[in-house]
Amino acid sequence: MSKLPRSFYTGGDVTNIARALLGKFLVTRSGRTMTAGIITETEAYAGVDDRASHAYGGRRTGRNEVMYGQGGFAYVYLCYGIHHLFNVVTNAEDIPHAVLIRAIHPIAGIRTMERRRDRAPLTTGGPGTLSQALGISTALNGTDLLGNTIWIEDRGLIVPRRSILTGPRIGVGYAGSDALLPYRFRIDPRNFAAWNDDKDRRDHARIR
DNA sequence: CAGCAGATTGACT
DNA sequence: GTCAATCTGCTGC
Repeated sequence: MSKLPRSFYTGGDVTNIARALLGKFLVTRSGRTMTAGIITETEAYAGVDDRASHAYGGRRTGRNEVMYGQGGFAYVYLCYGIHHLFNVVTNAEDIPHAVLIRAIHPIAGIRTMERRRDRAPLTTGGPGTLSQALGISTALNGTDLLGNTIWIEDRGLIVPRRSILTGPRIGVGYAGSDALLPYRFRIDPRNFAAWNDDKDRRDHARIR
Protein backbone atom coordinates (compact mmCIF):
# COMPACT_ATOMS: atom_id res chain seq x y z
CA MET A 1 0.00 0.00 0.00
CA SER A 2 1.13 3.53 -0.57
CA LYS A 3 -0.47 6.36 1.31
CA LEU A 4 -0.89 9.47 -0.83
CA PRO A 5 1.88 11.97 0.05
CA ARG A 6 1.30 15.56 1.08
CA SER A 7 2.32 16.69 -2.40
CA PHE A 8 -0.69 14.90 -3.91
CA TYR A 9 -2.95 17.28 -2.00
CA THR A 10 -0.96 20.48 -2.11
CA GLY A 11 0.06 20.42 -5.78
CA GLY A 12 -2.20 20.92 -8.76
CA ASP A 13 -5.62 22.17 -9.64
CA VAL A 14 -8.50 21.06 -7.43
CA THR A 15 -10.40 19.62 -10.41
CA ASN A 16 -7.40 17.51 -11.39
CA ILE A 17 -7.10 16.27 -7.83
CA ALA A 18 -10.82 15.44 -7.77
CA ARG A 19 -10.36 13.36 -10.93
CA ALA A 20 -7.20 11.75 -9.60
CA LEU A 21 -8.98 10.63 -6.42
CA LEU A 22 -11.26 8.32 -8.43
CA GLY A 23 -10.09 4.73 -7.97
CA LYS A 24 -8.10 5.54 -4.85
CA PHE A 25 -8.80 3.63 -1.62
CA LEU A 26 -10.27 5.63 1.25
CA VAL A 27 -9.40 3.93 4.54
CA THR A 28 -10.43 4.63 8.13
CA ARG A 29 -9.25 3.05 11.35
CA SER A 30 -10.89 3.02 14.75
CA GLY A 31 -8.88 1.00 17.25
CA ARG A 32 -8.22 -2.29 15.49
CA THR A 33 -11.21 -1.87 13.19
CA MET A 34 -10.44 -0.91 9.60
CA THR A 35 -12.92 0.02 6.90
CA ALA A 36 -12.16 0.94 3.30
CA GLY A 37 -13.73 1.64 -0.06
CA ILE A 38 -12.83 2.70 -3.58
CA ILE A 39 -13.64 6.33 -4.31
CA THR A 40 -16.11 6.37 -7.22
CA GLU A 41 -17.48 9.92 -7.19
CA THR A 42 -16.04 13.32 -6.26
CA GLU A 43 -16.78 17.02 -6.61
CA ALA A 44 -14.32 19.91 -6.71
CA TYR A 45 -14.96 23.14 -4.76
CA ALA A 46 -12.71 25.89 -6.04
CA GLY A 47 -12.39 28.26 -3.11
CA VAL A 48 -13.09 31.98 -2.94
CA ASP A 49 -14.17 32.32 -6.59
CA ASP A 50 -16.63 29.43 -6.49
CA ARG A 51 -20.14 30.43 -5.45
CA ALA A 52 -20.90 26.83 -4.44
CA SER A 53 -17.99 26.73 -1.99
CA HIS A 54 -18.26 27.39 1.73
CA ALA A 55 -15.24 29.65 1.22
CA TYR A 56 -16.81 31.76 -1.52
CA GLY A 57 -15.82 35.40 -1.25
CA GLY A 58 -13.30 34.56 1.45
CA ARG A 59 -15.98 33.49 3.93
CA ARG A 60 -14.22 32.15 7.01
CA THR A 61 -16.11 30.66 9.95
CA GLY A 62 -15.54 28.15 12.69
CA ARG A 63 -17.05 25.51 10.47
CA ASN A 64 -14.87 26.00 7.40
CA GLU A 65 -11.65 27.12 9.10
CA VAL A 66 -9.78 23.93 8.16
CA MET A 67 -10.30 24.73 4.46
CA TYR A 68 -7.85 27.60 4.92
CA GLY A 69 -5.12 25.30 6.17
CA GLN A 70 -2.66 23.19 4.22
CA GLY A 71 -3.89 20.48 1.81
CA GLY A 72 -4.18 16.89 2.98
CA PHE A 73 -6.49 17.45 5.94
CA ALA A 74 -10.12 16.40 6.40
CA TYR A 75 -12.89 18.98 6.25
CA VAL A 76 -15.99 17.37 7.77
CA TYR A 77 -19.12 19.43 8.23
CA LEU A 78 -22.71 18.80 9.19
CA CYS A 79 -25.18 19.12 6.32
CA TYR A 80 -28.90 19.64 6.93
CA GLY A 81 -28.13 19.17 10.62
CA ILE A 82 -27.84 15.42 10.14
CA HIS A 83 -25.27 14.27 7.60
CA HIS A 84 -21.51 14.42 8.08
CA LEU A 85 -19.92 15.26 4.71
CA PHE A 86 -16.28 14.36 4.16
CA ASN A 87 -14.02 16.62 2.10
CA VAL A 88 -10.33 16.52 1.29
CA VAL A 89 -8.68 19.93 1.66
CA THR A 90 -6.31 20.72 -1.21
CA ASN A 91 -3.74 23.34 -2.17
CA ALA A 92 -1.65 25.58 0.09
CA GLU A 93 -2.47 27.41 3.28
CA ASP A 94 -4.94 30.28 2.68
CA ILE A 95 -6.18 28.75 -0.57
CA PRO A 96 -9.41 27.06 0.61
CA HIS A 97 -9.95 24.44 -2.09
CA ALA A 98 -11.56 21.09 -1.29
CA VAL A 99 -12.88 17.90 -2.84
CA LEU A 100 -16.14 16.39 -1.60
CA ILE A 101 -16.12 12.59 -1.62
CA ARG A 102 -19.60 11.68 -2.86
CA ALA A 103 -19.49 7.89 -3.19
CA ILE A 104 -17.35 4.82 -2.51
CA HIS A 105 -17.51 1.16 -3.39
CA PRO A 106 -17.11 -0.81 -0.11
CA ILE A 107 -14.08 -3.07 -0.02
CA ALA A 108 -13.06 -3.89 3.54
CA GLY A 109 -14.84 -4.00 6.88
CA ILE A 110 -18.26 -4.55 5.32
CA ARG A 111 -19.72 -5.95 8.54
CA THR A 112 -18.55 -2.92 10.48
CA MET A 113 -20.02 -0.58 7.88
CA GLU A 114 -23.36 -2.39 7.93
CA ARG A 115 -23.44 -2.11 11.69
CA ARG A 116 -22.66 1.61 11.57
CA ARG A 117 -25.31 2.20 8.95
CA ASP A 118 -27.79 0.01 10.86
CA ARG A 119 -29.53 -0.59 7.58
CA ALA A 120 -29.70 -3.29 4.93
CA PRO A 121 -28.51 -3.44 2.28
CA LEU A 122 -25.34 -1.45 2.86
CA THR A 123 -25.31 1.70 0.74
CA THR A 124 -22.35 4.04 0.35
CA GLY A 125 -23.53 5.82 -2.78
CA GLY A 126 -23.97 9.25 -1.23
CA PRO A 127 -21.76 11.64 0.74
CA GLY A 128 -23.74 11.21 3.96
CA THR A 129 -24.00 7.44 3.81
CA LEU A 130 -20.33 6.82 3.05
CA SER A 131 -19.27 8.96 5.98
CA GLN A 132 -21.52 7.01 8.31
CA ALA A 133 -20.26 3.68 6.95
CA LEU A 134 -16.63 4.72 7.40
CA GLY A 135 -17.25 6.17 10.88
CA ILE A 136 -16.40 9.70 9.77
CA SER A 137 -18.07 12.49 11.74
CA THR A 138 -17.40 16.14 12.52
CA ALA A 139 -15.35 14.87 15.47
CA LEU A 140 -12.72 14.06 12.82
CA ASN A 141 -12.80 17.52 11.24
CA GLY A 142 -9.20 18.68 10.78
CA THR A 143 -7.74 15.16 10.79
CA ASP A 144 -4.39 14.88 8.98
CA LEU A 145 -4.81 12.48 6.06
CA LEU A 146 -1.17 11.46 6.48
CA GLY A 147 -1.96 10.08 9.93
CA ASN A 148 -3.43 6.70 10.86
CA THR A 149 -7.11 7.55 11.39
CA ILE A 150 -8.27 8.54 7.89
CA TRP A 151 -6.03 8.20 4.85
CA ILE A 152 -6.13 7.56 1.12
CA GLU A 153 -4.05 4.93 -0.67
CA ASP A 154 -3.01 4.38 -4.24
CA ARG A 155 -3.20 0.62 -4.76
CA GLY A 156 -2.40 0.80 -8.44
CA LEU A 157 -5.98 0.75 -9.69
CA ILE A 158 -6.03 2.50 -13.05
CA VAL A 159 -9.07 4.52 -14.13
CA PRO A 160 -8.77 5.48 -17.81
CA ARG A 161 -10.00 8.94 -18.63
CA ARG A 162 -12.70 7.55 -20.94
CA SER A 163 -14.25 5.77 -17.94
CA ILE A 164 -14.75 9.04 -16.10
CA LEU A 165 -18.08 10.87 -16.44
CA THR A 166 -18.00 14.62 -15.91
CA GLY A 167 -20.92 16.92 -15.16
CA PRO A 168 -22.37 19.64 -12.94
CA ARG A 169 -22.35 19.26 -9.17
CA ILE A 170 -25.35 18.02 -7.21
CA GLY A 171 -27.49 20.24 -5.00
CA VAL A 172 -25.76 23.55 -5.70
CA GLY A 173 -28.49 25.33 -7.62
CA TYR A 174 -28.01 28.35 -5.35
CA ALA A 175 -24.59 28.93 -6.95
CA GLY A 176 -25.92 30.64 -10.09
CA SER A 177 -23.76 30.06 -13.15
CA ASP A 178 -21.19 28.21 -11.03
CA ALA A 179 -23.80 25.47 -10.59
CA LEU A 180 -23.16 24.59 -14.23
CA LEU A 181 -19.41 24.09 -13.89
CA PRO A 182 -18.33 20.52 -14.78
CA TYR A 183 -16.82 19.83 -11.36
CA ARG A 184 -18.44 16.46 -10.63
CA PHE A 185 -16.49 13.36 -11.55
CA ARG A 186 -17.50 9.71 -11.31
CA ILE A 187 -16.47 6.35 -12.58
CA ASP A 188 -18.98 5.28 -15.24
CA PRO A 189 -21.41 3.00 -13.30
CA ARG A 190 -21.87 0.69 -16.30
CA ASN A 191 -18.15 0.28 -16.41
CA PHE A 192 -17.91 -0.27 -12.69
CA ALA A 193 -20.71 -2.83 -12.71
CA ALA A 194 -18.60 -4.91 -15.08
CA TRP A 195 -16.24 -5.60 -12.19
CA ASN A 196 -17.73 -8.65 -10.64
CA ASP A 197 -14.80 -9.72 -8.61
CA ASP A 198 -13.87 -7.80 -5.51
CA LYS A 199 -10.60 -9.67 -5.34
CA ASP A 200 -9.65 -8.18 -8.69
CA ARG A 201 -10.35 -4.73 -7.32
CA ARG A 202 -8.18 -5.37 -4.33
CA ASP A 203 -5.41 -6.78 -6.46
CA HIS A 204 -4.78 -3.91 -8.83
CA ALA A 205 -7.69 -4.53 -11.16
CA ARG A 206 -7.98 -2.36 -14.20
CA ILE A 207 -11.16 -0.60 -15.23
CA ARG A 208 -11.81 -0.88 -18.94
C1' DC B 1 -33.23 37.04 18.12
C1' DA B 2 -36.54 34.79 14.46
C1' DG B 3 -36.62 32.95 10.09
C1' DC B 4 -34.70 30.54 6.43
C1' DA B 5 -31.69 27.87 3.29
C1' DG B 6 -28.55 24.45 2.88
C1' DA B 7 -22.61 20.24 -0.93
C1' DT B 8 -28.84 14.88 2.12
C1' DT B 9 -31.36 10.89 3.12
C1' DG B 10 -35.05 7.72 3.86
C1' DA B 11 -39.91 7.07 4.83
C1' DC B 12 -44.16 7.61 3.04
C1' DT B 13 -48.63 9.23 -0.18
C1' DG C 1 -43.79 12.67 -6.24
C1' DT C 2 -43.80 15.00 -0.90
C1' DC C 3 -41.74 15.80 3.50
C1' DA C 4 -39.33 15.66 8.05
C1' DA C 5 -35.04 15.22 10.43
C1' DT C 6 -32.15 19.25 12.87
C1' DC C 7 -27.15 22.02 13.08
C1' DT C 8 -24.61 26.12 11.08
C1' DG C 9 -24.45 30.45 9.26
C1' DC C 10 -26.63 34.40 7.05
C1' DT C 11 -30.19 37.99 6.71
C1' DG C 12 -33.22 41.23 8.58
C1' DC C 13 -35.76 43.23 12.39
